[in-house]
Amino acid sequence: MATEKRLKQKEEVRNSILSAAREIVLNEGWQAVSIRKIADAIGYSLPVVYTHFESKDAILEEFVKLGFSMLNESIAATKTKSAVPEQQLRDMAIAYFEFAFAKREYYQMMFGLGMPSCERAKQIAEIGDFGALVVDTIQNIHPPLNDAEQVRLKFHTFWSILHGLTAINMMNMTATPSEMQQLVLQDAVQGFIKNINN
Amino acid sequence: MATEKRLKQKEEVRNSILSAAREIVLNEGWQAVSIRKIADAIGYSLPVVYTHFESKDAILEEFVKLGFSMLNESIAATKTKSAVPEQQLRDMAIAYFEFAFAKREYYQMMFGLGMPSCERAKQIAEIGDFGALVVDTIQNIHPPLNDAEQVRLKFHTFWSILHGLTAINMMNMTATPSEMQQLVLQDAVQGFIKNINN
DNA sequence: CTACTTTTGCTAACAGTGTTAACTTTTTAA
DNA sequence: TTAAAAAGTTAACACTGTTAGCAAAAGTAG
Repeated sequence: MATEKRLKQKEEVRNSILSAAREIVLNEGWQAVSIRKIADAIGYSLPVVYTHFESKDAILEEFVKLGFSMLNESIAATKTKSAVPEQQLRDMAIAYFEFAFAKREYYQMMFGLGMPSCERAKQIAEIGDFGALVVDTIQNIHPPLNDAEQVRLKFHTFWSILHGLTAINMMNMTATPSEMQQLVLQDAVQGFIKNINN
Repeated sequence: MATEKRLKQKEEVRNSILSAAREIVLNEGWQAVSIRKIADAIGYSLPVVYTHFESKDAILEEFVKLGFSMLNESIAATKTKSAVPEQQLRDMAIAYFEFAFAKREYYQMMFGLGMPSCERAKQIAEIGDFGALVVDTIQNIHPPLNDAEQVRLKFHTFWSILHGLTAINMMNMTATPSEMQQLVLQDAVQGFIKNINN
């Protein structure tokens, strides 16, 4: 059976498309990604790309998933560093922040780009995984919150604080010096934790 | 002197460009704005648009300014409804939230689009005005914060919380029902206010 | 080994995009 | 009336995502 080999080869081309796209994303930003550039980089003609991905958006969506995977990995690793939920939240917040700026281009694809296409957001499993990680931590806080709905509200708040700080920072919209940004983060997270039980 | 009349006419064309662009933004979203559509709508040929605006981005930037103007107006009006700074902050937060969803397309141009082009952010006066409004309120809280730097940190935090909640909501990334979103906002702002003095 | 079918990849085109160069018409001023 | 300046035009350049139609290669069956 040669179908096996063909499938493997197909997977290889698919991967080379993604890695060519990644190269462009990292060097020129996600806005510079174009199907023609990718086709050039992988040594194939234009329509070949379309036999592996339905559209350009489908390629970019792959990076959203990949970004959340990396974020989740980092968050999960951070979580094990302490057994105290409050400390876990603080550590996870820092990890989130550091990921956003270390993988800036990924983060922008995960959120900046995300604004227009938001219907599929809930269908990306990796985003749900991120939620599960944080929700689990919040649930372990003592005294425990009343119901699951309240936990979800707190998760929503927590994520919003993190993303808000990240986005406002990335846009350089406030004149806050970079050495103070960690302080702002800790300040906001501390306020969140303090207020978590009412 | 007919130069007066010509200047007035030029201003009219400029305004008609902006209002044509606004029409497209409101009906089809900001991503659908194109110079050709604008030229068509105003009854002129393509390059005429370029005699009034340097680029497409310059046109979109006009909406960022306009968006912040509207936001500032609403925030400033809200501010007068109470004399207590803490209550002012709560009201301003709600006004911010309501603006974001009432003028969704504007908000997305102010932030979603903003991510890529961020160098000019500090050069837009309207953004500074927004900061001044909030900073002033934070400064009036008793007991007053130690130094101006700390006030800026708190402003940064406050804005981040607001934008974070807005963005996460707009993307429908959490499954929080809409009637709960106001609760999340109040919860987060309450946490911020509680934590403001340490 | 030939003949047929399927897959694979190509060129070329369509319908857009932002932007600009070059030319024509109109208006203004001397 | 004529020369200079302004306004507006068409046409093109260099891109973009996407797809239709065709040629070549590879696999399969007789």
